[in-house]
Formats: sequence, structure tokens, C-alpha cells
Amino acid sequence: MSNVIEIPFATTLLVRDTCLCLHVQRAARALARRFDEALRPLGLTNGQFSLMMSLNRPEPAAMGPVATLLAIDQTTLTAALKPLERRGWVTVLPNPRDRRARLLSLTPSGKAVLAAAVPIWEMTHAEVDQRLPGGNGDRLRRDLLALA
Amino acid sequence: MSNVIEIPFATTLLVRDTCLCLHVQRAARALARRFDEALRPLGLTNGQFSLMMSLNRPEPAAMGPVATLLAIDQTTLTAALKPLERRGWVTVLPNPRDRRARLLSLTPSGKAVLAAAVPIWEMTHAEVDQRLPGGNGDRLRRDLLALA
DNA sequence: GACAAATACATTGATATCAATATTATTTTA
DNA sequence: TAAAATAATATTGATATCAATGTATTTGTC
Repeated sequence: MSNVIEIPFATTLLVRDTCLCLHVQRAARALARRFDEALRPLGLTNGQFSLMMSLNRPEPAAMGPVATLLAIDQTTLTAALKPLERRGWVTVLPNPRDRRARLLSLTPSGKAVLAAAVPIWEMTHAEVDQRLPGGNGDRLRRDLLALA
Repeated sequence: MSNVIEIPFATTLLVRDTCLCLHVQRAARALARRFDEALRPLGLTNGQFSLMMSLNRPEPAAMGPVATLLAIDQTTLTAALKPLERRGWVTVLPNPRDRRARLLSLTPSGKAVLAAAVPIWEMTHAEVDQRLPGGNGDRLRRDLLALA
């Protein structure tokens, strides 16, 4: 006898249409592609842009708080810094006050790339904002913050 | 003379607080972790759950439409199928009517895993829904669909 | 001050993601 | 029908992501 468990197709449709995780992942991929494409002339991805922007502080940042801000694992941050270091856009130096810690800074060329990216971000972001019901993302941001 | 371009810190704060791409990526990572953790006892990730659920159709699916539904690149789908095939949860067969195409199907054991995942999805999803202002994600889903 | 606990980060291994490109098969056009 | 255009998928190379684990350093406690 065949005992194959069948999931009702209605369940599939329910998950497809309601799963917030799927909806957020889909939107994340679509937005990432859009920003990646806009930033490509600078050799930056959306994630690298967000990371570098978060390093634009009066004082060098430590890794932990940056990972928390971006909601990425600390090991992901370690990996993400590598290509930025290699291109000379970011420096990762030991903190003399705590030799476990690292000080993350933008280099002058990193700042130059980031400065060039800002108008691209502004234009792309304005386009995205416009697509949203209501014409701006305030409501969406509030909802997303409740999930992060 | 030093000609270092400085991005105003206010710009950094503006991007941090308003960038929809960053907000969506952050929420996507947080939700992915939550669903991954809940599904871990079954050996499934959130993405594998979404993919396998999208294969639960009366007729085997082709790759293109599945990639479009999930808003992933077709090459990502090719790669994502590999571990599922290896575990015997999914079959990838050539389509006799069009030998370029592939037919994607769940195996009986794939259906069994997926069936076991459904109650976990329901519970996790209900928890997430509750966290949202208004107590459900209808509004958020509408906003996200406008981006995907 | 020694030692246990906690902290900060790195490494490894697996999967996810996409751009660029290649391969194979079908469809259209001349 | 042969050649060109199109379509469906695979491969490669680079980065992204996280769990599990390891290492070095600091902190807290006695």
C-alpha cells in the first residue's frame, strides 16, 4: 500500500500568499538587485554600501555594534570586511585599549567611493519610495522594525 | 594638502534611519534566522521550506516559473535544488516534451518532511504576525508586494 | 594575583545569491 | 529546410550568510 502524505494544495496557496518570511525575502532580493544594479558602476553592492555607511562615524567602530546594527552575524561581518579591506576602502586595526577588539574605519578612498554612492542611493531610494502605497515608506519601515 | 572627502554624519544617520533596502534586508535576516531555528529539527531552512512548498503542485513545475515566484535568479534555483536532490526530497527530471526544460517534483519523503514542517510554520508565523502593529501582516504584505 | 567566566573576534563548512558566460534545444525566419 | 534568434537551464567565480567551534583577551571572584 502507498502511504504518501499529501499536503493539500490549498495549504500551499495559503503559505504562498501569506508567509511573511517569504514576502520579506522576496522583497529583500528584489530591492537588493535594484540597488546593486544602481551601485554597480562604483563596484559596490547594497550590503557593502550599508556597511560602509555605518562605518562613517566620528570615532572608529567596533565589530559587535556594527553587526548588531546591520542585523548580521558577527562572522558575516568578518567575511564582509575582507573585500573592502582588499580594495583599500576600510581598515581593520586592533584596538590598543582592548586587544580582542578591532577598530573599523573608512580610508580616504573609501570615503570617496561612499560619497559618490550617496546621490545614487538618493535617486534609487526615491524611486522605490514612490512605488509604495502612500508614496513613502514610513509605514513600511515601522512594520519592518517590529520584525528586526 | 589633504583633500579627504567627508560625508556628513547627518547623512549617515539619514541613510541608517530611512533606507528601505537596509530595513528590508535587516528584517529578512532576522526572520530567516527565526524560521531557520524553528525548522532546524527537520533539517530545513526557511528558503528550502518555501521552495519545497512551491513544488507541491498537481503537476511537476518547471524551473523558470518557480524562480520567478520566489524572486530568485534561475542560477540560484539550480544551486538550491542540489542539496534537496541529494537528500532525496526533490527530483529533477528532463521534460520529455522539451528537453531543455526540467520537471521538479517532491518525492514521498520530501512530502513527509514538508508536511511535518507545516505546523512549525503555522506556529512561527502566528508569533511573527502578533508582533506587528495591528496584530497581522496584511498591510505589510501589501507594501512588500509593491517592491517585489 | 590566580582562575573561572565572560567577551570579542576568527575559522571552517555548508548553503544562498547573482553576474557573466556557456550549452543545449526549440522556434522563427528567410 | 538551413540559419538565426530565442528559450531553458548549467557552470564558474565572487560575495553573503550562519552554525559550530576555536583562540585570545579581559573581567570578576576569591
